[in-house]
Amino acid sequence: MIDNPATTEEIAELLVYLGRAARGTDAGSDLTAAQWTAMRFFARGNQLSRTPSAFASFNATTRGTASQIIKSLMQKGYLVRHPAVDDRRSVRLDLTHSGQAIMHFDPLNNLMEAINQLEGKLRTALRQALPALAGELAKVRGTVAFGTCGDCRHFSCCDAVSYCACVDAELAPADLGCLCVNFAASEGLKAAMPSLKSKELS
Amino acid sequence: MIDNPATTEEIAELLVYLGRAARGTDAGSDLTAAQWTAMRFFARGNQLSRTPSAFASFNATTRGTASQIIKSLMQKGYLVRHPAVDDRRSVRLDLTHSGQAIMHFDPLNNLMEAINQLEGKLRTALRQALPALAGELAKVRGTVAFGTCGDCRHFSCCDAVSYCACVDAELAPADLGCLCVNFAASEGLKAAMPSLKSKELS
DNA sequence: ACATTTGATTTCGTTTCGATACTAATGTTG
DNA sequence: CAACATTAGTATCGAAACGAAATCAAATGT
Repeated sequence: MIDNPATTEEIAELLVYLGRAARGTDAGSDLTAAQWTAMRFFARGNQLSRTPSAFASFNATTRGTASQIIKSLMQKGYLVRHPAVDDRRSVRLDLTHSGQAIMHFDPLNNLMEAINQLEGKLRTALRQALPALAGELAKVRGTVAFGTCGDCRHFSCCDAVSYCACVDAELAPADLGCLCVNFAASEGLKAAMPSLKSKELS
Repeated sequence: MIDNPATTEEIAELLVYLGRAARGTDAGSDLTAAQWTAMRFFARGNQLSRTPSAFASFNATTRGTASQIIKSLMQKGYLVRHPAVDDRRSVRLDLTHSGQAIMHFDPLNNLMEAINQLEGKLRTALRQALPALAGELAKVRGTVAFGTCGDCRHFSCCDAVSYCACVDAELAPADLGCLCVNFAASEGLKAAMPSLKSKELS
C-alpha cells in the first residue's frame, strides 16, 4: 500500500476494469451494453443534457454512432424524440413508460449493489475522489467534464432553495443528482477549466 | 455530499464514465480501444495470467472475441505466442519489442496523469476503495476478481522476500504490481470468495 | 474407459465504431 | 443584410468488436 509510481498504474487499470466489468450485460438482456449506457444517460440527464450530442460527448464517441444507438432504442420503443423549444436543430430524448420499466433490470445494479456492500468510509472516499478525478481528466484531455448539479459550481443553495446560475433557474430536488453537460467543477478548478468555445482545441 | 441512496448511483455512473472516457483513443493511434486494453493486460499480467482465456475474463467478453483481438495484435507484430510448459492446450502471450515500444503512447496515460494531479489523500482513498470494490463486484456477480499480487492473500513478505502461496514460488519485485487470475482478496473476504470451480453458477 | 470440463480457435450475423458527407438552423462578421 | 463559419442531427460505408455456436485437442473426474 505504499504510494509508489506503480500505484498510479494500478488505480488506472482498476478503473477501466471496473467500468468494463459493470458494463457487461447479464445473459438474456434485451439491450446491448452501448444501449444500456444510452438508456442510463437519458434516464439521468437533466433537461438540457438529454440530446444526441451530449450523449456522444458523455460516451466518448461520435455523433453518428450516438444517432445509431438512439435510433435502435426508438425502434424498440424505449425512447421518444421531442423537438427542442428554443433551438429547432436540437432534439430531446425522453424515456417512454416501457423504457422506464426496463431500467429496473439495468445490469449496472450489480455494481450499485457492490458499492452498497462497501464499508461506509470507502464509499465516502469514492464519492469525493471520483468527481475530482473526472474534473482532472477533463483538464488533461482538454474536453468537457460531466457531473451532477449538486457538485457543480453553478449550483447554490440558500434557505433550502436550490438554484443553478447556469440556466438561471430554480432546481427541483430531483435535478440535484442529474447529469449536466454544462457541469463545471467547483472551487479550485475554476481557472483551469477548459472553455466550451475554445478554438485552440482545433 | 450527503450519503443518500442517489449517491450510490452517482458513484456507479462516474465509474463507468471514467472507464469509458479513459478508453478513448487519441486521434492517429495505431490501435483501437479494445486492442489497447489487450496490450495493457498482456503487458501487466503475470506469467500465469497472460492467456487468451484470462484476458477474456478480465475484459468481460467471450474467448472467441479475445482470440480475434489477439490475432490482430499478432499480425501487427505486437504480440508473440508461446506454448505453455505445463498445459499443452494453453498458450502464453508476450509483448514484442515493438509492442513494448508503443506502450509509451498508451492513451491511458491521460488518466494516469489525471490521477497524479489528484490530491494525495484522494489518491490513497482510491487505492483502497477500488480493489475492495472489485472484490465486492466479483462476489455479487459470482465471477472471478482480478487484482495485483501485492494485494492478494496468497502473498506474504518475510525478511524482504516476497512469496506467493498460490504458485508456491518467490515473487520478483516487478511481479508485485502484476495482475493475476488467481487473485484472492485478502482478509475479511475469505469466507465469501467465490470458488473458481463452483458448479452452482451453472 | 468414458464422460465432462477446459483452452483455444473459427465462423456467422449483428452491433458498434470512426470517418465522411450531407442538410438545416444558428451565430458571426463585414 | 449577405457571406461565412459553426453547430445539431442524420445517413452511409467499411472495419472492428461482439455474442452465440460449433469444433478440436488436451486435461480432469468418476
